[in-house]
Amino acid sequence: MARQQTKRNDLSGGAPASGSPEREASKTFGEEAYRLLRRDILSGRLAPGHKLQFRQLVQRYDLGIAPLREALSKLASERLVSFEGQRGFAVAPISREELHEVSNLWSELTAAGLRIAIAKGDADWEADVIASLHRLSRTPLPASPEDYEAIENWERLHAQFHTNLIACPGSSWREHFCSVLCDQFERYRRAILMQMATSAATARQVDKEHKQIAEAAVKRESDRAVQLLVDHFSGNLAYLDAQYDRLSLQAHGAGLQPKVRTASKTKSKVAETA
Amino acid sequence: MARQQTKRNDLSGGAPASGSPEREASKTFGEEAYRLLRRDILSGRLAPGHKLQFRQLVQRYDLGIAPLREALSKLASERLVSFEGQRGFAVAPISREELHEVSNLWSELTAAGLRIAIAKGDADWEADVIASLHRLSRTPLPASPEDYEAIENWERLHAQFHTNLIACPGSSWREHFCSVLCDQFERYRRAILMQMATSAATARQVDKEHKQIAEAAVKRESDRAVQLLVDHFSGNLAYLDAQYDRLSLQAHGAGLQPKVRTASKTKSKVAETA
DNA sequence: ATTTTTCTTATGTTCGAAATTTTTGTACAA
DNA sequence: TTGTACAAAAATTTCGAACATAAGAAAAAT
Repeated sequence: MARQQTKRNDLSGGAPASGSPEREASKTFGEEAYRLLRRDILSGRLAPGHKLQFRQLVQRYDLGIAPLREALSKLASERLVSFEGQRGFAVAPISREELHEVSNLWSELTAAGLRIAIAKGDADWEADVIASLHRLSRTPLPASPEDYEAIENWERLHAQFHTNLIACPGSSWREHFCSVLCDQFERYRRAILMQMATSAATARQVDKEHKQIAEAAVKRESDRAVQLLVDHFSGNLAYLDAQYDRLSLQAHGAGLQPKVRTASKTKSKVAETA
Repeated sequence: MARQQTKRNDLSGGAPASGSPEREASKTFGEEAYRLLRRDILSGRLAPGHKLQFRQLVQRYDLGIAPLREALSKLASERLVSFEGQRGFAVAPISREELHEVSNLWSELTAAGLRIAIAKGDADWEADVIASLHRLSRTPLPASPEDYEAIENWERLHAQFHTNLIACPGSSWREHFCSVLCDQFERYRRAILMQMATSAATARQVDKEHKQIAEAAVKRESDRAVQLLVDHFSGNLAYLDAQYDRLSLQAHGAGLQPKVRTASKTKSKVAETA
């Protein structure tokens, strides 16, 4: 059954790391469920299209229906899971079209945000950009696509860098939307890179591009920084798009059993007269 | 207490209006709760900052905690309500800064979307733009700020017009974000107009501006259409900003009175400390 | 043989209560 | 008067069961 409510501790899942302010523990099971489900969707442990049934989720995560439902509802609002009333949740499907749309819109929003941040950012903004760039550069993307933990650490730093780039007062909505799109893009990136040889994954020199963007930004060279940023996005997109076909849409082994091998032979015509 | 689960009908709240495909009834209580809460927040029936406690919500809407919680969770993702773990929900506060941010970002996203739609839109897009403009123009903004139903009808058509303007394949994320911002802006607009004399509310000739935008759009005059659109947004913003101070942040009278007139006065003892 | 109907099973939804946390109120001490 | 400790009250969160719907299978009918 579900984890008893009695012990509300040990939810963090990792060492609190005394010095760093990161990794706050979840306050509620709902937040914990959100964290775990999001992690498993972004990593591909839960494959696109996979039906998310409460019975299985309760077993998998040792949580009750209520917190799981809350987490799924939140993930649905970020379009990481799809939802249809009375018919439940599923991991959101992926498509080449959406990959393009997400990348392009994220690029558009980030580019405009960067221009604003360069115009209005203060010394703290500069410091945050440089600091997060440094942390990111010191954390190479792990070669093994199986090393989930290391990848997730890199992704966290990567997202933080992009956030800091555009962070400035009065941009909370833009930051919010960019954060959602960043998550979306992460799922595509990881799904595609997972299918590739380890060396190929580091072929593009994203580190160098990040560095150039950050330097142009703190030097207040708006046009150059934005141009580098847009090129960064389009380069990423072209690279992933070229590899998109390799995606095997089968469910990963670690995940739940793929029950979808039934050939749907029925087209129910409902003559419903309320 | 809460409405019994037995009868799953009569949720629509309005006549299905045989000819029109609008107004689908809610399939679940969760959707119903979302519809009602959203309506009451956008209209100001629930004032910004108001604490949303389950006990009161259950009484007010005659729904159980589970569907209410689901609705609040969704509204929180759209930032119409704020949420803090273990401390509950509240109607999101408003601020002049956010009004500007919402308006400007909505303008930015819509402008770029309009340019794309003009470049890629087909005859159906044109037809939808013209049709929704027509419907909107035939529905004048009601003079009385108390006529919630008429206002909500106008708002629906207004949102549909803005949606159709940028609707094109491959824009679902943009449409989604614009829809969220449109809701946000609606709340500000209604909160401010509510404080004004009836005549002043129609001072700006938004109808005319909508018409000009739509005409330029279907004539494929990108630059002109986008310029008109941006001016439309900045005009609206300036107008509302000038009136922002009139906002009385006190809770509206309609506040938390139980609108359900069921005679069950078993415990009418409601601690009205607000 | 195909469609429709009916029944059974599986799954999502919602309720009422229990468990946990936060807030409030009060007594006591510095 | 201010601050702290602690008990009581209120609110949120979560569970387990009951309810309602959807999906699937079997039976009946055209």
